[in-house]
Amino acid sequence: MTVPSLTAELAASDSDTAARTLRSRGMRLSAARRLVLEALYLADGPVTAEEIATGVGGRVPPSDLASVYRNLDRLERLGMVRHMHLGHGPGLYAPAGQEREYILCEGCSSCLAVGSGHLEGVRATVRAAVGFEARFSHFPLVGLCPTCAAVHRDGV
Amino acid sequence: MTVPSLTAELAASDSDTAARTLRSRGMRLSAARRLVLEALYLADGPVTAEEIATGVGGRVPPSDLASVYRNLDRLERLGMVRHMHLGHGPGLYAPAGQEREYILCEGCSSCLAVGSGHLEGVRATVRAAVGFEARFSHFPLVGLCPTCAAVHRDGV
DNA sequence: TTCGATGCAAATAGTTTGCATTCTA
DNA sequence: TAGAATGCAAACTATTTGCATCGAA
Repeated sequence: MTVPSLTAELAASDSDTAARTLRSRGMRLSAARRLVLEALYLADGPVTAEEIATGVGGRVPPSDLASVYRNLDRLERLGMVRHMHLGHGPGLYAPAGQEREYILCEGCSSCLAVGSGHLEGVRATVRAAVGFEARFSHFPLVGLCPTCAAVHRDGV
Repeated sequence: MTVPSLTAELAASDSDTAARTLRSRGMRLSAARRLVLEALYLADGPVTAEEIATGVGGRVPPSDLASVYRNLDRLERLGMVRHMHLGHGPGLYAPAGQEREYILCEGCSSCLAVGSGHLEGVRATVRAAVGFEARFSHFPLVGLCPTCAAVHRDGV
């Protein structure tokens, strides 16, 4: 994933695209909205709404949590953002585009992110077994990682 | 799944077993505890804590929601109950034993329950692909059902 | 007659909503 | 300057916890 390293660069390049996309739906590119987008792009992985509101490591000014949720929702409807749930806890948000699928360990909560395609075989097997088109980008594929599976087999 | 059809029968037969199991861990079989167990066995599928507290269709006297949560937790630690999360919304509880795995449609929220074993092929494929031991009894296998997948393919 | 369990109330986490004010286009 | 978006507060859902009282063994 090619992520701009400077906030200024990002603001200059992607803001225009974002503004255009938003405008085409009768929405505005406000300061708070831009902040959400920047936080998402600057983060090195999926982040919570809380983290975005706090400013993701102090790199951007903090904003109101309710507005962050509202903006994430609007941006997701526009296809610019997507969210996922990895186990319990708050939802996680990421910019759309860099699609990944997640495999979560119920034992140690470790989470493996793989490019879409890595699980094509699994998808095919699921399709054959129950006719469903499996997707692990919103809710993860849950199970036990090799280590936890071994511990489980040997009886804790 | 063979489920007793009469509350009295259930109370007479399983109560003793339950009482013994509980006692062996220094716990008591109180009225509220028995009510939780009865609600779980009488329900025709996984139920929420709220439904148990309400009395699952008025068949048993209602009890305190906090106590229901506490009891579900204790009973789960003893291996008599297990819970699962199907998408958003409250957790669902079921008696342990009748193990099932769940496949949830993200499109229409329909949920398919299959006996453990139906997804052995999927488990094998996952094992080969990422080394994880997949389990769909706590968190479901999420995707699109045949109908929703078709709609999705044809562009809404 | 002891502790474990209960019921009630209050706290908690995560998220949503109402509303007067602010700011973008 | 119309109306979209904001910030603050309050509501909401799901769940947990504190505590005085109650009851099973």
